[in-house]
Amino acid sequence: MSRGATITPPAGETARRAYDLQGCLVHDLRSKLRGAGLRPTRQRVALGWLLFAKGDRHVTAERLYEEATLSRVPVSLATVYNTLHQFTQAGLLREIAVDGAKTYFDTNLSTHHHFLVEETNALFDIPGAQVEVGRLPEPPPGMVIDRVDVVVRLRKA
Amino acid sequence: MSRGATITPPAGETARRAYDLQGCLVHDLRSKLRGAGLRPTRQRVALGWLLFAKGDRHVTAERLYEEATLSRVPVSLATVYNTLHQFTQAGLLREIAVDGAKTYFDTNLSTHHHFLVEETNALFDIPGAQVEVGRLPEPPPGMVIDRVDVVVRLRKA
DNA sequence: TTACGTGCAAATAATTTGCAGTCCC
DNA sequence: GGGACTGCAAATTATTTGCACGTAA
Repeated sequence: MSRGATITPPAGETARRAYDLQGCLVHDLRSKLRGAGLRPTRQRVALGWLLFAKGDRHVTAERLYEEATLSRVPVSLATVYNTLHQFTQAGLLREIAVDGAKTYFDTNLSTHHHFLVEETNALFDIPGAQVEVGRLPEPPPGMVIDRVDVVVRLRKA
Repeated sequence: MSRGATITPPAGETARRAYDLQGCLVHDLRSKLRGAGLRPTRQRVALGWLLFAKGDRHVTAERLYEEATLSRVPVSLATVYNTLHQFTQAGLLREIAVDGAKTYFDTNLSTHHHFLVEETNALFDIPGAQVEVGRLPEPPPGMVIDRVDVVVRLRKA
């Protein structure tokens, strides 16, 4: 069982193109995993699929676990956590710095920043390069700047 | 007992000035608390003292609890958490947005940003106005920008 | 006096870990 | 076949809550 996440060849012209695309993406994913020293197991490919097939996303472990369950991909919550961290280490995901209890993972790897709605803890990308950090501080001796995170906190007008 | 945190008049000219200053700060603190609808109880004043007497600080609840214990101010961890949140609501503290499990509270209320050392999770202020956010994005309709947090992540060179 | 605070211990919430069994190469 | 991966449940860590008692106004 649990082959629900496997791609089945669909009929029709449009669907055919979608299938090729999917096959390509899945292939890419498998390659990436392999390149990062991660075996492309059923669970990892399925979770990767859920993460990367829908464009840029911000997920929590809990949320991804729900989605996997809904998609008939039986994974354990622990595996979701492990996989998210492994993907992050492999450079497929970015962990986002917002406070609040939960950890968010972002599939958008390009340099960009975030809006945070304070009441709901909803998180979304700030489109394009609409934020620019003008001056950067001198890092302390012996340290280098790894990354700059900007969080724009929003509340109702 | 537990009067360890109480201010005892010291001898000497310099010390005398320090005492006046302290008395003043404590008085300010009590007023602030009252203004915010918080009774200036022994615990709140003691914790406020630990927080505000040493200049700008970044503390976690756990750390402040330790300090209080070392200073012979017997408070429970739960009270430390409550107090930190009450102070934050009262505008005496700022909660800082970094990821990682722990929540940091900052006694520096002025607009400023932070360095985060990734391995140790150490946090410190970026001095002065060394960071400038050039362009800010348009907030979505019905929302206003509450605050912008910038975290500059550091790692060893 | 009396409502607001506090301490304690137990409850939650998010995440991690240990280990026995499973699957990919 | 063998080591990497997974699932489960139990362990950790950070924080919150319920409730009896204490204390400032």
